[in-house]
Amino acid sequence: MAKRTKSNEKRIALLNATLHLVNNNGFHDAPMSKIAKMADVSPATIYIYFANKQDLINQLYLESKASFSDYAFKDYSLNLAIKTGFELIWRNIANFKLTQVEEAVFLSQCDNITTMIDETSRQKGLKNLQPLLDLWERGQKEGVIKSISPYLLYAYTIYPLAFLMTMQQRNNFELTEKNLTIAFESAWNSIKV
Amino acid sequence: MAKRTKSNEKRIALLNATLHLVNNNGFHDAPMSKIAKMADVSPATIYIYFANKQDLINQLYLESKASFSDYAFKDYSLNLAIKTGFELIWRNIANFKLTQVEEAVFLSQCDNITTMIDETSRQKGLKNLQPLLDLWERGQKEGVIKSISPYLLYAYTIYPLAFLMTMQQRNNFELTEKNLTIAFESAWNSIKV
Amino acid sequence: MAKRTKSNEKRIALLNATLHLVNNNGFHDAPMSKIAKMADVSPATIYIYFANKQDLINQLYLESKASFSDYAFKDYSLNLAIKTGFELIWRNIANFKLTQVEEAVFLSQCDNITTMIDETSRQKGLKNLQPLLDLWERGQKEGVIKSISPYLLYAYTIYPLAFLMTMQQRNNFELTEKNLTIAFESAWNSIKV
Amino acid sequence: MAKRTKSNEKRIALLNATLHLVNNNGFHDAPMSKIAKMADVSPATIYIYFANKQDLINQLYLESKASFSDYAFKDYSLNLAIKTGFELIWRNIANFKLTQVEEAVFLSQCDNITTMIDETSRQKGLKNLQPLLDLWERGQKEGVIKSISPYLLYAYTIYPLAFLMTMQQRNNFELTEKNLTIAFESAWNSIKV
DNA sequence: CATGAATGAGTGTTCATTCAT
DNA sequence: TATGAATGAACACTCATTCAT
Repeated sequence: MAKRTKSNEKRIALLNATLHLVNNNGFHDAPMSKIAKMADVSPATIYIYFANKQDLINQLYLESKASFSDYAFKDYSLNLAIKTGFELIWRNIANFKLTQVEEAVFLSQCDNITTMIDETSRQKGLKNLQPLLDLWERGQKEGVIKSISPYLLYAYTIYPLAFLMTMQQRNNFELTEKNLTIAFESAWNSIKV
Repeated sequence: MAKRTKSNEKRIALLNATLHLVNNNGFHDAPMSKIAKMADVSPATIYIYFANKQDLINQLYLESKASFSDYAFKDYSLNLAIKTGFELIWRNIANFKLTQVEEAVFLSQCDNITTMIDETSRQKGLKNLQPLLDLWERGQKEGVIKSISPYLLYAYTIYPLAFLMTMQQRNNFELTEKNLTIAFESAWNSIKV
Repeated sequence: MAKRTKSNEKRIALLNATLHLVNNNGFHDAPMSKIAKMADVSPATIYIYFANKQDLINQLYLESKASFSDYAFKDYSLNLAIKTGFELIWRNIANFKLTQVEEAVFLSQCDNITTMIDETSRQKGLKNLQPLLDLWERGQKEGVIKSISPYLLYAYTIYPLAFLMTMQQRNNFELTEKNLTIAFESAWNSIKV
Repeated sequence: MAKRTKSNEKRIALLNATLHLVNNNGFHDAPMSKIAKMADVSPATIYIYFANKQDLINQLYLESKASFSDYAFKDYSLNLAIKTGFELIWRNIANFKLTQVEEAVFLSQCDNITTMIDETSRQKGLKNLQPLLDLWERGQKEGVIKSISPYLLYAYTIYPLAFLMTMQQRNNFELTEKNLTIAFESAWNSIKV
């Protein structure tokens, strides 16, 4: 007796189409009409699922962020030693950027362009990293990690991965397993006590 | 045979207007009409100085990059010891991001959005960092810097500054002198042998 | 699933507006905005019915040509004697130019300005005269019409009508029934054996 | 002691550039800037020689018409017999269209497009054919040429040449000496008594 | 719920003409 | 006389969004 209801399939198709178009053509060449065509619906249908274009982008941002943090904290547990737990998360994030390329590229754009995501959504998105912040705080209490601002910790451990992903995207550089190991070592060296 | 001559002032005014609008409204909301109005010229005048919008953006990118590298290598000399020379450049770059905020923000956007700058201009812009690459190579030969890809060196020393600048812009974090010292130490620790 | 359907009325209104404006203001002063206003639609609506301005002109040309040939071969049959058949067609064409003035003027402009209609459409438009070419060929086989290029036959029988129409338009000359009879006699004399 | 005066060379260069561009690109793609560039002068210079674009076109029309009539009545004298004189003029005109192609094409466009030349200039241009009109009148008095409107005489003898020229331009048809002879015969048959 | 037609406001760009030298 | 810079008004066309079904 399934009642007729908003089909989640269409919603997903629209988010995927947006992701793809914004990544490949840029925000300024991802018109609603193309998004609709790619998702195989009418332009008017978009407005059943999203209030407007900004809302569509915002929701895409939040779902990508959620997908990101699911990935980031896979297999993570509070029982792990600080360095072990940090390496697990760090490698999860690296893996996300290597395998979920479209989402990673989109998130990177959103985080670097001021005008793309509105402040409210950005604040919501920030919460996704809480377990990492907690880990860092524990590490600092245990005297394993430098007692410095989490922004500095992020800047020197997680943020560099965005650059490495971009360079890999542009075929300038390959993130081999060996390079990943080097990269993690650099990250750790920059924040360890 | 006399005639009015192309005024460099207008050219500069146009570049500044573009810089300001792209930074504050985003690339997708920086129309030629607004740029013209802000530079106090007619829309048609833009096309005397620039072939089209992309050319305007490209030229702005290249001039900002040039301005950046002027700043980056101020007082630098090949006589300096590796670490000293590197710290000089690193602090110059940090300073650029702290004082030439508009240009720095613009460059950061250009480098993070694939579709903004065309490949040719990007390639030209890359050359501006050559002295730093040379320094790193020397440092590697002298056994002071890890023998790893310059992309990794960049990712862990220079790139984090972009994040810190953005966070400072958003009032999340302040790049005090103390934080700068901590940041440099992290940068150096991540690449020193 | 229901939706508004593309109204043929609007399409026709747009073609008529274009016809009128191109005839009266010239191709160079028939902007899309005026066409839209005259057809009582928004400028954007034009692009639902036509790919671009050239396409609009091309379609108008082809439909006018089709309307022309419908007119030209009204009541014509292969049973008619050569001269009778030819006179029928000739008078049909003259009638078209006298009564369907707007279309006739437009077609005359299209055929005389190289840059107005693209080659593909021109080729398509040419096919509309085939029955006349066939009649001429039969007439030549029967020894009634001179064995000369159809371009010459056209130049001396049909083409002069365009001039006479233009002169009538400019009130220099009146195509009375008497003049029509004289004109046909001249046409026939120039091609008969 | 040549005083600095408007250089006729520049005027001619401008007229030639206009002729060429209007013929090849159409009136709607012959902007003043292109005309200036082709004539190797500044756009502003055009306005020293011509009041505006319409004036430039009008003057070009009148000079081409004058050049046409010089050509048309070369070697013509009132002593010639009607048919001989007519054939001379007719062949002169045919020759003009075969050899002075650019001017002929331009004049043909002007005469067929209502909106190109203003009425005053058109009236002036008409006077150039006076000797032919006189010849026809004499021919009618002598009973050699049908007593019909000169518009009809023109339509069936001179106007067809425009069509033949256009077809030759488009490589559909070749105006060989043989075809010229046939064409003249047709012309004469259509108007002779 | 879903649609394609419809649109007003806006886009980047061009143009005939004028300005200042 | 001659110029290249400068421009307001326009151009063809696009877009996010709404309408009518």
